[in-house]
Amino acid sequence: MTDSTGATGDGAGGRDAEAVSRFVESFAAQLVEAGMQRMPARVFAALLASNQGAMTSAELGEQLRISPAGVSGAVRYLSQQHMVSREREPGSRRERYRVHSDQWYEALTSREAVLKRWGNALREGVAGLGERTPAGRRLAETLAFFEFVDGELAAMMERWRVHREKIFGG
Amino acid sequence: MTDSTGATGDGAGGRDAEAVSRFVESFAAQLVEAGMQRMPARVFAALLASNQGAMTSAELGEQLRISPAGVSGAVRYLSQQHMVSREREPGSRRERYRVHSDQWYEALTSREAVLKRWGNALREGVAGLGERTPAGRRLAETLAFFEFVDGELAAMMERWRVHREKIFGG
DNA sequence: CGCTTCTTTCAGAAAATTGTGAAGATGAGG
DNA sequence: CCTCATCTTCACAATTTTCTGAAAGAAGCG
Repeated sequence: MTDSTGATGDGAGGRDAEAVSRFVESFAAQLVEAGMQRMPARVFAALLASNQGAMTSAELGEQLRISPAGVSGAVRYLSQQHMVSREREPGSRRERYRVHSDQWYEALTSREAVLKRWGNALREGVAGLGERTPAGRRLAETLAFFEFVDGELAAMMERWRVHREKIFGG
Repeated sequence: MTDSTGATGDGAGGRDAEAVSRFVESFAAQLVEAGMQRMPARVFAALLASNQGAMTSAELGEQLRISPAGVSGAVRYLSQQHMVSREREPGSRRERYRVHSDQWYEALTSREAVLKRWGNALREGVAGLGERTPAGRRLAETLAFFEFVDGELAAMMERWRVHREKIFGG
């Protein structure tokens, strides 16, 4: 089935498997340090470093030495976070997991959901403690900061798209 | 010793302890979900919700029901992340931990160290996989994105300072 | 100097998280 | 309608993380 010499061109394929693995593990380690779970981090890094930006479950399992269950869990997490998308190649039940550059930048920056929940907690705090109290004012200012950031991020992403086009050409 | 009726005016003090605790726990929960450790998150939220934006170790321990050791560990982490600063009130060995709004916004956004490490991992990846390969190009684009964001964040914080002054008055 | 008060460090118990094998589900193709 | 390939769910074992009590370390104050 899977041609170990790399006819697929995905994953480590025929390439310098050593270099791929070095990158995957070191980048994943950074993601872990930033709070991401280990397995999703490794899967994500592997996809980033894959030739086509997409790999099947089997390829991921083989390259990272993890069980199908592990791949499944990692991928579920990643797609909930909108960091990867899944595609079915027609005619097979094999699923491919793909990282769209654009998509994952968005996911990273548009912590929209996060900002919203933080905002809610802060709003309730202001209400509960009283707008007039020192603590209430502090929370209100923090809330204002998050709302500000939320607005700015959208604009920043727009600038990024322009910037990116200039460099890489859409 | 510590006047349990709240003469200090810090922490929950004479205020609606119920409301304070509700905010602390719910905001801390959000921070935890975003990847922060539980105890630092609770300590930080408690400081945010305190009257003076500062509390002593004993006050934190009492309000959050955690041991001095727990406070110590949490505070060490928070000050490493530049989210709180420590002050000695002269004449006592009591230490006060304070959250400066400005300071912690900076800490939150200037993920400088993080971005730098991610950048390094990506740069090595590009070198290892080859700039000409599809994977190399993908990593290079990701790297460019981080460098872009890094630059933007500084500008954003500057705009925030202006915006904030307008609303809250320096 | 030594007493007292507060903080930090450390080893270990308790709890949470992680990754696996095995069994179950899902759907293409005969 | 059955089979085969694939993915997912679940219960559990192993690891890791978290928090504590106890003891050691600092620093004011007499």
